[in-house]
Amino acid sequence: MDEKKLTPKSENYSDWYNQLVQRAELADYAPVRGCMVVRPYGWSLWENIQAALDSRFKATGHKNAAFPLFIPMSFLEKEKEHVEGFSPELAVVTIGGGSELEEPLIVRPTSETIIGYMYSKWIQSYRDLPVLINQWGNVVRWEMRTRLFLRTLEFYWQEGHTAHATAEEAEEETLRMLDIYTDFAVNEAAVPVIPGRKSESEKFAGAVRSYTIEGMMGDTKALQAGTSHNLGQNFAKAFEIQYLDQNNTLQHCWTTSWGLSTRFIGAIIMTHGDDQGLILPPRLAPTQVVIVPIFRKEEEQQAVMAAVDKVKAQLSEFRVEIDDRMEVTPGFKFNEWELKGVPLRLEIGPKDVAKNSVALARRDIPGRDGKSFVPQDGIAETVGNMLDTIQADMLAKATQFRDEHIFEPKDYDEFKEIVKNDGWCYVWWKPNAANEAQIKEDTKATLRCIPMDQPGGKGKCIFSGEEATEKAYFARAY
RNA sequence: CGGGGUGUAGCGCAGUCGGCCAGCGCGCCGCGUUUGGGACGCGGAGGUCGGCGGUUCAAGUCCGCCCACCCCGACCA
Repeated sequence: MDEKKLTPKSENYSDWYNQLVQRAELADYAPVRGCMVVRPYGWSLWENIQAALDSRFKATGHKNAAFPLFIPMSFLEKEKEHVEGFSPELAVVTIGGGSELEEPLIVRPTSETIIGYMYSKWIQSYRDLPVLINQWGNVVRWEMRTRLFLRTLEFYWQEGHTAHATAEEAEEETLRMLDIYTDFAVNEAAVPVIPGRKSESEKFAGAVRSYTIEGMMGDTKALQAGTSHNLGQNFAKAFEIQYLDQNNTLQHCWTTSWGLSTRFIGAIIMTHGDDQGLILPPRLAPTQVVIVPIFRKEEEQQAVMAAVDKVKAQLSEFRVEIDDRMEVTPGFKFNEWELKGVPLRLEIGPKDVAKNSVALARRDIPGRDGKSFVPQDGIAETVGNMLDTIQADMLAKATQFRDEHIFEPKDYDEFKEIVKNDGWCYVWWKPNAANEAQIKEDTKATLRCIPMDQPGGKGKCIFSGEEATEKAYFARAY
Protein backbone atom coordinates (compact mmCIF):
# COMPACT_ATOMS: atom_id res chain seq x y z
CA MET A 1 0.00 0.00 0.00
CA ASP A 2 1.29 3.42 -0.97
CA GLU A 3 2.15 5.24 2.24
CA LYS A 4 1.75 8.58 0.54
CA LYS A 5 -1.89 7.95 -0.23
CA LEU A 6 -4.84 7.84 2.12
CA THR A 7 -6.83 4.66 2.40
CA PRO A 8 -9.59 5.22 -0.19
CA LYS A 9 -13.02 6.06 1.19
CA SER A 10 -14.53 3.12 -0.64
CA GLU A 11 -12.09 0.66 0.89
CA ASN A 12 -12.45 1.63 4.54
CA TYR A 13 -14.31 4.80 5.38
CA SER A 14 -13.27 4.76 9.01
CA ASP A 15 -9.55 4.42 8.19
CA TRP A 16 -9.88 7.13 5.58
CA TYR A 17 -11.37 9.48 8.17
CA ASN A 18 -8.83 8.79 10.90
CA GLN A 19 -5.86 9.11 8.57
CA LEU A 20 -7.21 12.29 7.06
CA VAL A 21 -7.76 14.00 10.39
CA GLN A 22 -4.23 13.26 11.49
CA ARG A 23 -2.38 13.82 8.25
CA ALA A 24 -4.16 17.07 7.46
CA GLU A 25 -3.02 18.16 10.94
CA LEU A 26 -6.51 18.91 12.17
CA ALA A 27 -6.13 16.91 15.37
CA ASP A 28 -4.06 14.26 17.08
CA TYR A 29 -4.63 11.72 19.82
CA ALA A 30 -3.92 12.96 23.34
CA PRO A 31 -2.20 10.76 25.96
CA VAL A 32 -5.57 10.18 27.62
CA ARG A 33 -7.91 7.68 25.98
CA GLY A 34 -10.68 9.33 24.04
CA CYS A 35 -9.21 12.82 24.22
CA MET A 36 -7.86 14.80 21.31
CA VAL A 37 -5.55 17.69 20.70
CA VAL A 38 -6.94 20.15 18.19
CA ARG A 39 -3.94 21.32 16.19
CA PRO A 40 -3.55 24.86 14.85
CA TYR A 41 -5.02 24.06 11.45
CA GLY A 42 -8.05 22.40 13.00
CA TRP A 43 -8.48 25.14 15.56
CA SER A 44 -8.26 27.79 12.88
CA LEU A 45 -11.16 26.08 11.12
CA TRP A 46 -13.05 26.03 14.43
CA GLU A 47 -12.36 29.75 14.89
CA ASN A 48 -13.95 30.45 11.52
CA ILE A 49 -16.95 28.34 12.54
CA GLN A 50 -17.13 30.27 15.80
CA ALA A 51 -17.00 33.62 14.02
CA ALA A 52 -19.79 32.66 11.62
CA LEU A 53 -22.04 31.46 14.44
CA ASP A 54 -21.13 34.16 16.93
CA SER A 55 -22.10 36.97 14.57
CA ARG A 56 -25.46 35.29 14.00
CA PHE A 57 -26.00 34.92 17.77
CA LYS A 58 -25.14 38.57 18.37
CA ALA A 59 -27.38 39.68 15.53
CA THR A 60 -30.32 37.99 17.26
CA GLY A 61 -29.65 39.68 20.59
CA HIS A 62 -27.56 37.12 22.44
CA LYS A 63 -24.59 37.94 24.63
CA ASN A 64 -21.66 35.74 25.58
CA ALA A 65 -20.73 34.84 29.15
CA ALA A 66 -18.72 32.15 30.95
CA PHE A 67 -19.94 29.76 33.61
CA PRO A 68 -17.78 27.42 35.70
CA LEU A 69 -16.46 24.04 34.62
CA PHE A 70 -17.35 22.48 38.01
CA ILE A 71 -20.93 21.90 39.05
CA PRO A 72 -22.11 20.60 42.44
CA MET A 73 -23.28 17.02 42.05
CA SER A 74 -26.61 17.86 43.69
CA PHE A 75 -27.51 20.32 40.91
CA LEU A 76 -27.76 17.59 38.33
CA GLU A 77 -30.08 15.57 40.54
CA LYS A 78 -32.74 18.29 40.58
CA GLU A 79 -34.13 17.40 37.17
CA LYS A 80 -35.14 13.76 36.94
CA GLU A 81 -34.71 13.02 33.25
CA HIS A 82 -31.59 15.11 33.09
CA VAL A 83 -29.79 13.18 35.82
CA GLU A 84 -30.88 9.85 34.34
CA GLY A 85 -29.57 10.89 30.94
CA PHE A 86 -26.21 12.13 32.06
CA SER A 87 -25.24 10.14 35.17
CA PRO A 88 -23.53 7.29 33.31
CA GLU A 89 -21.17 9.63 31.53
CA LEU A 90 -20.05 11.99 34.26
CA ALA A 91 -16.51 12.76 35.34
CA VAL A 92 -16.64 13.40 39.08
CA VAL A 93 -14.11 15.27 41.22
CA THR A 94 -13.98 14.04 44.81
CA ILE A 95 -10.62 15.39 45.97
CA GLY A 96 -9.46 19.00 45.91
CA GLY A 97 -6.30 20.45 47.38
CA GLY A 98 -5.42 17.07 48.81
CA SER A 99 -8.55 16.52 50.86
CA GLU A 100 -11.88 14.85 50.23
CA LEU A 101 -14.59 17.31 49.16
CA GLU A 102 -17.78 17.59 51.20
CA GLU A 103 -19.82 17.42 48.04
CA PRO A 104 -18.44 15.86 44.85
CA LEU A 105 -18.19 18.17 41.87
CA ILE A 106 -19.01 17.07 38.38
CA VAL A 107 -17.16 18.32 35.36
CA ARG A 108 -19.94 19.89 33.28
CA PRO A 109 -21.42 17.61 30.63
CA THR A 110 -23.65 20.61 29.71
CA SER A 111 -24.60 23.66 31.75
CA GLU A 112 -28.38 23.78 32.09
CA THR A 113 -28.20 23.22 35.82
CA ILE A 114 -25.61 25.77 36.86
CA ILE A 115 -26.99 28.37 34.48
CA GLY A 116 -30.51 27.63 35.73
CA TYR A 117 -29.29 28.20 39.28
CA MET A 118 -27.85 31.58 38.30
CA TYR A 119 -30.94 32.56 36.33
CA SER A 120 -33.07 31.97 39.41
CA LYS A 121 -31.02 34.64 41.14
CA TRP A 122 -30.99 37.08 38.25
CA ILE A 123 -34.61 36.91 37.17
CA GLN A 124 -37.27 38.62 39.32
CA SER A 125 -39.64 40.36 36.95
CA TYR A 126 -41.07 40.06 33.48
CA ARG A 127 -38.97 43.16 32.82
CA ASP A 128 -35.84 40.99 33.19
CA LEU A 129 -36.94 38.75 30.32
CA PRO A 130 -35.92 37.41 27.98
CA VAL A 131 -32.41 36.43 29.10
CA LEU A 132 -30.35 35.49 26.05
CA ILE A 133 -26.91 34.14 26.91
CA ASN A 134 -24.43 31.98 25.05
CA GLN A 135 -21.23 30.42 26.27
CA TRP A 136 -18.25 29.12 24.29
CA GLY A 137 -16.54 26.40 26.23
CA ASN A 138 -15.67 22.80 26.72
CA VAL A 139 -17.61 19.95 28.30
CA VAL A 140 -16.83 16.38 29.32
CA ARG A 141 -18.88 13.26 28.71
CA TRP A 142 -17.32 9.92 29.55
CA GLU A 143 -18.19 8.09 26.36
CA MET A 144 -17.47 4.40 25.84
CA ARG A 145 -16.32 4.63 22.27
CA THR A 146 -14.67 7.69 20.84
CA ARG A 147 -13.75 9.09 17.42
CA LEU A 148 -11.72 12.20 16.67
CA PHE A 149 -14.11 15.19 16.51
CA LEU A 150 -17.21 12.99 16.30
CA ARG A 151 -17.17 11.77 19.87
CA THR A 152 -14.42 12.61 22.33
CA LEU A 153 -14.46 12.66 26.13
CA GLU A 154 -13.89 16.39 26.08
CA PHE A 155 -15.20 18.58 23.32
CA TYR A 156 -15.52 22.26 22.51
CA TRP A 157 -18.83 23.85 21.69
CA GLN A 158 -21.18 26.71 22.28
CA GLU A 159 -24.23 26.33 24.42
CA GLY A 160 -26.93 28.97 24.37
CA HIS A 161 -29.31 29.25 27.32
CA THR A 162 -32.32 31.48 27.27
CA ALA A 163 -35.26 32.22 29.58
CA HIS A 164 -38.60 33.58 28.44
CA ALA A 165 -41.95 34.71 29.82
CA THR A 166 -44.11 32.46 27.70
CA ALA A 167 -44.16 29.02 26.13
CA GLU A 168 -44.66 30.62 22.70
CA GLU A 169 -41.58 32.81 23.05
CA ALA A 170 -39.47 29.84 24.13
CA GLU A 171 -40.63 27.81 21.15
CA GLU A 172 -39.93 30.74 18.83
CA GLU A 173 -36.43 31.03 20.21
CA THR A 174 -35.81 27.30 19.87
CA LEU A 175 -36.84 27.39 16.22
CA ARG A 176 -34.98 30.65 15.55
CA MET A 177 -31.74 28.98 16.67
CA LEU A 178 -32.49 25.88 14.63
CA ASP A 179 -32.84 28.19 11.62
CA ILE A 180 -29.52 29.82 12.45
CA TYR A 181 -27.81 26.44 12.57
CA THR A 182 -29.39 25.47 9.28
CA ASP A 183 -28.35 28.74 7.66
CA PHE A 184 -24.81 28.35 8.98
CA ALA A 185 -24.49 24.73 7.85
CA VAL A 186 -25.86 25.35 4.37
CA ASN A 187 -24.43 28.77 3.57
CA GLU A 188 -21.11 28.75 5.42
CA ALA A 189 -20.13 25.09 5.49
CA ALA A 190 -21.92 23.96 2.32
CA VAL A 191 -23.29 21.07 4.40
CA PRO A 192 -26.88 20.43 3.32
CA VAL A 193 -28.73 19.58 6.51
CA ILE A 194 -32.30 18.63 7.19
CA PRO A 195 -33.82 20.51 10.11
CA GLY A 196 -36.35 18.56 12.06
CA ARG A 197 -37.80 17.44 15.37
CA LYS A 198 -36.42 14.58 17.44
CA SER A 199 -38.67 11.75 18.56
CA GLU A 200 -39.52 11.31 22.24
CA SER A 201 -36.84 8.66 22.66
CA GLU A 202 -34.13 10.64 20.88
CA LYS A 203 -34.72 13.99 22.55
CA PHE A 204 -32.38 15.69 25.02
CA ALA A 205 -32.62 14.50 28.62
CA GLY A 206 -34.81 17.10 30.27
CA ALA A 207 -36.26 18.73 27.15
CA VAL A 208 -39.90 19.02 26.16
CA ARG A 209 -38.95 19.06 22.49
CA SER A 210 -35.60 18.70 20.74
CA TYR A 211 -34.79 19.85 17.25
CA THR A 212 -31.80 18.85 15.17
CA ILE A 213 -30.03 19.45 11.93
CA GLU A 214 -29.12 16.13 10.34
CA GLY A 215 -26.46 15.77 7.68
CA MET A 216 -25.61 12.84 5.45
CA MET A 217 -21.97 11.81 5.50
CA GLY A 218 -20.01 10.33 2.59
CA ASP A 219 -20.82 6.77 3.71
CA THR A 220 -24.54 7.72 3.86
CA LYS A 221 -24.64 7.55 7.64
CA ALA A 222 -26.42 10.40 9.40
CA LEU A 223 -24.77 12.88 11.72
CA GLN A 224 -26.56 15.11 14.19
CA ALA A 225 -24.71 18.35 13.53
CA GLY A 226 -26.45 20.71 15.92
CA THR A 227 -29.38 20.72 18.34
CA SER A 228 -31.90 23.16 19.78
CA HIS A 229 -34.09 22.29 22.75
CA ASN A 230 -37.28 23.68 24.15
CA LEU A 231 -36.92 22.89 27.84
CA GLY A 232 -40.43 24.00 28.77
CA GLN A 233 -40.60 24.74 32.47
CA ASN A 234 -38.66 21.63 33.49
CA PHE A 235 -35.50 23.42 34.56
CA ALA A 236 -37.37 26.52 35.70
CA LYS A 237 -39.27 24.34 38.16
CA ALA A 238 -36.21 22.39 39.25
CA PHE A 239 -34.24 25.59 39.90
CA GLU A 240 -37.09 27.93 40.74
CA ILE A 241 -36.49 30.31 37.89
CA GLN A 242 -39.48 32.56 38.51
CA TYR A 243 -40.70 36.03 37.65
CA LEU A 244 -43.57 38.30 38.58
CA ASP A 245 -45.78 39.04 35.60
CA GLN A 246 -47.71 42.26 34.87
CA ASN A 247 -50.50 41.08 37.18
CA ASN A 248 -48.13 40.55 40.10
CA THR A 249 -48.46 36.76 39.77
CA LEU A 250 -45.42 34.54 40.27
CA GLN A 251 -44.68 32.49 37.12
CA HIS A 252 -42.08 29.93 36.13
CA CYS A 253 -39.92 30.88 33.15
CA TRP A 254 -39.76 28.92 29.92
CA THR A 255 -36.19 28.06 28.95
CA THR A 256 -34.28 26.84 25.92
CA SER A 257 -30.80 25.57 25.17
CA TRP A 258 -28.99 24.98 21.91
CA GLY A 259 -25.52 23.75 20.98
CA LEU A 260 -23.13 23.06 18.17
CA SER A 261 -19.77 21.44 18.76
CA THR A 262 -16.40 20.60 17.23
CA ARG A 263 -18.25 17.56 15.94
CA PHE A 264 -19.27 19.85 13.11
CA ILE A 265 -15.68 19.67 11.86
CA GLY A 266 -16.30 15.95 11.41
CA ALA A 267 -19.39 16.83 9.39
CA ILE A 268 -17.37 19.06 7.07
CA ILE A 269 -14.72 16.39 6.62
CA MET A 270 -17.20 13.62 5.87
CA THR A 271 -19.50 15.70 3.69
CA HIS A 272 -16.86 17.04 1.33
CA GLY A 273 -13.65 15.01 1.62
CA ASP A 274 -12.36 12.78 -1.19
CA ASP A 275 -9.57 10.23 -1.65
CA GLN A 276 -7.02 13.04 -1.98
CA GLY A 277 -8.01 14.45 1.40
CA LEU A 278 -9.98 17.31 2.82
CA ILE A 279 -12.06 19.72 0.77
CA LEU A 280 -12.89 22.84 2.75
CA PRO A 281 -15.68 25.27 1.93
CA PRO A 282 -14.09 28.61 0.94
CA ARG A 283 -16.06 30.59 3.51
CA LEU A 284 -14.61 28.59 6.43
CA ALA A 285 -11.22 27.49 5.09
CA PRO A 286 -8.28 28.73 7.20
CA THR A 287 -6.39 29.26 3.96
CA GLN A 288 -8.56 30.05 0.95
CA VAL A 289 -5.81 30.40 -1.61
CA VAL A 290 -2.32 28.93 -1.68
CA ILE A 291 0.24 30.26 -4.13
CA VAL A 292 2.92 27.83 -5.28
CA PRO A 293 5.85 29.47 -7.07
CA ILE A 294 7.66 27.33 -9.63
CA PHE A 295 11.17 27.91 -10.94
CA ARG A 296 14.44 26.21 -11.79
CA LYS A 297 17.20 28.75 -11.98
CA GLU A 298 17.98 31.74 -9.87
CA GLU A 299 17.03 34.29 -12.51
CA GLU A 300 13.69 32.50 -12.89
CA GLN A 301 13.23 32.61 -9.15
CA GLN A 302 13.51 36.38 -9.03
CA ALA A 303 11.01 36.98 -11.81
CA VAL A 304 8.60 34.38 -10.42
CA MET A 305 8.72 35.69 -6.88
CA ALA A 306 8.17 39.23 -8.12
CA ALA A 307 5.03 38.02 -9.92
CA VAL A 308 3.93 36.08 -6.83
CA ASP A 309 4.26 39.17 -4.65
CA LYS A 310 2.35 41.24 -7.18
CA VAL A 311 -0.50 38.73 -7.30
CA LYS A 312 -0.56 38.31 -3.54
CA ALA A 313 -0.81 42.08 -3.10
CA GLN A 314 -4.00 42.07 -5.15
CA LEU A 315 -5.53 39.33 -2.99
CA SER A 316 -5.48 41.13 0.36
CA GLU A 317 -9.20 40.50 0.90
CA PHE A 318 -8.63 36.72 0.96
CA ARG A 319 -6.80 34.36 3.29
CA VAL A 320 -3.73 33.65 1.18
CA GLU A 321 -0.60 31.67 1.84
CA ILE A 322 2.57 31.58 -0.25
CA ASP A 323 4.34 28.22 -0.13
CA ASP A 324 7.91 29.26 -0.86
CA ARG A 325 9.59 26.29 0.76
CA MET A 326 12.78 25.37 -1.10
CA GLU A 327 13.16 21.87 0.28
CA VAL A 328 10.17 20.27 -1.40
CA THR A 329 9.10 20.12 -5.02
CA PRO A 330 5.96 21.73 -6.46
CA GLY A 331 4.40 18.31 -6.98
CA PHE A 332 4.80 17.54 -3.30
CA LYS A 333 3.21 20.87 -2.40
CA PHE A 334 0.23 20.24 -4.68
CA ASN A 335 -0.49 16.98 -2.93
CA GLU A 336 0.00 18.43 0.52
CA TRP A 337 -2.36 21.38 0.01
CA GLU A 338 -4.91 19.06 -1.53
CA LEU A 339 -4.67 16.85 1.55
CA LYS A 340 -5.34 19.95 3.64
CA GLY A 341 -8.32 20.92 1.51
CA VAL A 342 -7.33 24.45 0.47
CA PRO A 343 -10.08 25.44 -2.00
CA LEU A 344 -7.95 27.19 -4.59
CA ARG A 345 -4.31 26.84 -5.68
CA LEU A 346 -2.45 29.37 -7.79
CA GLU A 347 0.66 28.21 -9.63
CA ILE A 348 3.02 30.84 -10.92
CA GLY A 349 6.03 29.77 -12.99
CA PRO A 350 8.29 31.11 -15.76
CA LYS A 351 5.61 30.50 -18.39
CA ASP A 352 3.14 32.59 -16.40
CA VAL A 353 5.67 35.37 -15.97
CA ALA A 354 6.10 35.39 -19.75
CA LYS A 355 2.37 35.38 -20.44
CA ASN A 356 1.27 37.49 -17.47
CA SER A 357 -0.93 34.55 -16.40
CA VAL A 358 -1.47 32.23 -13.44
CA ALA A 359 -2.62 28.63 -13.29
CA LEU A 360 -5.73 28.14 -11.14
CA ALA A 361 -6.50 24.72 -9.68
CA ARG A 362 -9.82 24.05 -7.97
CA ARG A 363 -9.67 21.62 -5.08
CA ASP A 364 -13.24 20.44 -5.58
CA ILE A 365 -12.51 19.33 -9.15
CA PRO A 366 -9.32 17.26 -9.07
CA GLY A 367 -6.96 16.92 -12.02
CA ARG A 368 -6.93 18.71 -15.36
CA ASP A 369 -10.65 19.46 -15.38
CA GLY A 370 -10.23 21.77 -12.40
CA LYS A 371 -7.27 23.64 -13.84
CA SER A 372 -7.46 26.84 -15.82
CA PHE A 373 -5.16 29.65 -16.89
CA VAL A 374 -6.16 33.22 -16.22
CA PRO A 375 -4.59 36.67 -16.60
CA GLN A 376 -2.82 38.23 -13.63
CA ASP A 377 -4.75 41.41 -14.27
CA GLY A 378 -8.01 41.39 -12.35
CA ILE A 379 -6.93 38.36 -10.37
CA ALA A 380 -8.85 39.47 -7.26
CA GLU A 381 -12.14 39.37 -9.11
CA THR A 382 -11.27 36.08 -10.78
CA VAL A 383 -10.37 34.50 -7.45
CA GLY A 384 -13.43 35.93 -5.71
CA ASN A 385 -15.74 34.58 -8.36
CA MET A 386 -14.00 31.24 -8.35
CA LEU A 387 -14.29 30.89 -4.57
CA ASP A 388 -18.01 31.70 -4.78
CA THR A 389 -18.40 29.11 -7.53
CA ILE A 390 -16.57 26.49 -5.49
CA GLN A 391 -18.72 27.24 -2.46
CA ALA A 392 -21.89 26.89 -4.51
CA ASP A 393 -20.74 23.79 -6.36
CA MET A 394 -19.75 22.06 -3.12
CA LEU A 395 -23.22 22.61 -1.72
CA ALA A 396 -24.84 21.43 -4.96
CA LYS A 397 -22.69 18.32 -5.11
CA ALA A 398 -23.32 17.38 -1.46
CA THR A 399 -27.04 18.03 -1.88
CA GLN A 400 -27.19 15.85 -4.94
CA PHE A 401 -25.33 13.06 -3.17
CA ARG A 402 -27.73 13.27 -0.25
CA ASP A 403 -30.84 13.27 -2.41
CA GLU A 404 -29.58 10.29 -4.39
CA HIS A 405 -29.32 8.33 -1.15
CA ILE A 406 -32.73 9.07 0.28
CA PHE A 407 -35.36 6.47 -0.55
CA GLU A 408 -39.05 5.95 0.05
CA PRO A 409 -39.53 2.23 0.67
CA LYS A 410 -42.95 0.76 0.14
CA ASP A 411 -42.77 -1.74 2.99
CA TYR A 412 -40.66 -2.67 6.01
CA ASP A 413 -38.67 -5.36 4.16
CA GLU A 414 -37.55 -2.82 1.62
CA PHE A 415 -36.87 -0.39 4.46
CA LYS A 416 -34.48 -2.89 6.05
CA GLU A 417 -32.56 -3.40 2.81
CA ILE A 418 -32.16 0.31 2.13
CA VAL A 419 -31.05 1.15 5.63
CA LYS A 420 -28.49 -1.64 5.55
CA ASN A 421 -26.89 -0.83 2.21
CA ASP A 422 -28.05 2.29 0.48
CA GLY A 423 -28.89 5.26 2.65
CA TRP A 424 -31.75 6.96 4.40
CA CYS A 425 -35.43 6.11 4.43
CA TYR A 426 -38.11 8.78 4.23
CA VAL A 427 -41.33 7.24 5.46
CA TRP A 428 -44.72 7.83 7.02
CA TRP A 429 -44.43 7.39 10.76
CA LYS A 430 -46.92 7.00 13.55
CA PRO A 431 -45.03 7.90 16.76
CA ASN A 432 -44.43 4.85 18.97
CA ALA A 433 -41.37 4.39 21.18
CA ALA A 434 -41.58 0.59 21.24
CA ASN A 435 -41.75 0.37 17.45
CA GLU A 436 -38.85 2.76 17.19
CA ALA A 437 -36.79 0.54 19.49
CA GLN A 438 -37.75 -2.51 17.46
CA ILE A 439 -36.55 -0.86 14.25
CA LYS A 440 -33.27 -0.01 15.94
CA GLU A 441 -32.87 -3.59 17.03
CA ASP A 442 -33.73 -4.96 13.58
CA THR A 443 -31.67 -2.55 11.52
CA LYS A 444 -29.46 -0.33 13.72
CA ALA A 445 -31.27 2.60 12.16
CA THR A 446 -32.69 5.33 14.35
CA LEU A 447 -35.31 7.96 13.76
CA ARG A 448 -33.08 10.87 12.76
CA CYS A 449 -35.76 13.51 12.61
CA ILE A 450 -39.27 14.43 11.70
CA PRO A 451 -38.47 17.17 9.20
CA MET A 452 -39.94 20.64 9.57
CA ASP A 453 -40.83 20.55 5.91
CA GLN A 454 -43.79 18.13 5.76
CA PRO A 455 -45.67 17.04 2.64
CA GLY A 456 -49.05 17.20 4.35
CA GLY A 457 -51.81 14.63 3.96
CA LYS A 458 -51.54 11.22 5.48
CA GLY A 459 -50.24 7.73 4.80
CA LYS A 460 -49.64 4.33 6.33
CA CYS A 461 -46.90 4.02 8.98
CA ILE A 462 -43.98 2.04 7.54
CA PHE A 463 -43.84 -0.19 10.62
CA SER A 464 -47.30 -0.46 12.12
CA GLY A 465 -49.41 0.26 9.06
CA GLU A 466 -51.51 2.63 11.16
CA GLU A 467 -52.61 5.94 9.76
CA ALA A 468 -49.82 8.50 10.06
CA THR A 469 -49.83 12.23 9.49
CA GLU A 470 -46.09 12.92 9.43
CA LYS A 471 -43.09 11.64 7.54
CA ALA A 472 -39.74 10.91 9.18
CA TYR A 473 -36.17 10.05 8.24
CA PHE A 474 -34.59 6.83 9.47
CA ALA A 475 -30.89 6.02 9.05
CA ARG A 476 -27.86 4.53 10.64
CA ALA A 477 -26.03 7.31 12.46
CA TYR A 478 -22.75 8.33 14.05
C1' C B 1 -17.67 -4.15 30.87
C1' G B 2 -17.77 -8.63 27.00
C1' G B 3 -15.17 -10.39 22.27
C1' G B 4 -10.79 -9.72 18.97
C1' G B 5 -6.00 -7.50 18.07
C1' U B 6 -1.36 -4.77 18.71
C1' G B 7 2.88 -2.91 21.72
C1' U B 8 10.70 -3.08 18.66
C1' A B 9 13.83 4.61 16.38
C1' G B 10 9.18 10.25 15.12
C1' C B 11 5.73 6.92 11.78
C1' G B 12 4.95 1.97 9.38
C1' C B 13 7.03 -2.72 10.10
C1' A B 14 10.76 -7.32 9.96
C1' G B 15 13.41 -10.00 13.56
C1' U B 16 13.75 -17.84 11.89
C1' C B 17 15.29 -22.91 16.50
C1' G B 18 16.76 -18.29 22.57
C1' G B 19 23.17 -16.99 20.66
C1' C B 20 28.02 -12.40 18.91
C1' C B 21 27.04 -5.52 17.17
C1' A B 22 18.79 -5.15 16.99
C1' G B 23 17.48 -4.30 11.36
C1' C B 24 14.43 -2.26 6.93
C1' G B 25 11.24 1.60 4.55
C1' C B 26 9.48 6.51 5.25
C1' G B 27 10.55 10.78 7.95
C1' C B 28 14.58 13.84 10.33
C1' C B 29 19.89 16.49 10.04
C1' G B 30 24.29 17.98 6.58
C1' C B 31 26.31 18.67 1.54
C1' G B 32 25.50 18.65 -3.69
C1' U B 33 22.42 18.08 -7.98
C1' U B 34 17.07 19.03 -8.70
C1' U B 35 11.99 21.75 -9.00
C1' G B 36 4.80 22.90 -14.09
C1' G B 37 1.74 16.48 -10.03
C1' G B 38 4.45 13.09 -4.04
C1' A B 39 13.05 14.22 -6.96
C1' C B 40 17.98 11.82 -6.51
C1' G B 41 23.05 10.74 -4.69
C1' C B 42 26.48 10.63 -0.69
C1' G B 43 27.18 11.20 4.52
C1' G B 44 24.80 11.21 9.46
C1' A B 45 21.69 11.34 14.07
C1' G B 46 18.16 8.54 16.50
C1' G B 47 16.48 2.32 20.69
C1' U B 48 15.08 1.46 28.97
C1' C B 49 12.53 -3.93 22.25
C1' G B 50 5.19 -1.29 26.79
C1' G B 51 6.27 -2.43 32.46
C1' C B 52 7.47 -5.85 36.42
C1' G B 53 8.89 -10.66 37.74
C1' G B 54 10.50 -15.68 36.37
C1' U B 55 13.21 -19.77 33.47
C1' U B 56 18.32 -19.94 31.34
C1' C B 57 25.39 -19.77 30.75
C1' A B 58 22.47 -16.40 27.51
C1' A B 59 15.68 -13.39 26.56
C1' G B 60 13.14 -8.62 21.59
C1' U B 61 12.46 -14.13 21.24
C1' C B 62 10.04 -18.86 26.34
C1' C B 63 6.52 -18.46 30.95
C1' G B 64 3.43 -15.43 34.47
C1' C B 65 1.21 -10.96 36.02
C1' C B 66 0.20 -5.93 34.95
C1' C B 67 -0.42 -1.55 31.76
C1' A B 68 -1.68 1.09 27.38
C1' C B 69 -3.83 1.71 22.75
C1' C B 70 -6.80 0.13 18.42
C1' C B 71 -11.09 -2.60 16.21
C1' C B 72 -16.20 -4.98 17.04
C1' G B 73 -20.71 -4.68 20.61
C1' A B 74 -23.99 -2.18 24.87
C1' C B 75 -24.29 4.39 25.85
C1' C B 76 -24.08 9.23 23.19
C1' A B 77 -23.40 16.00 20.64
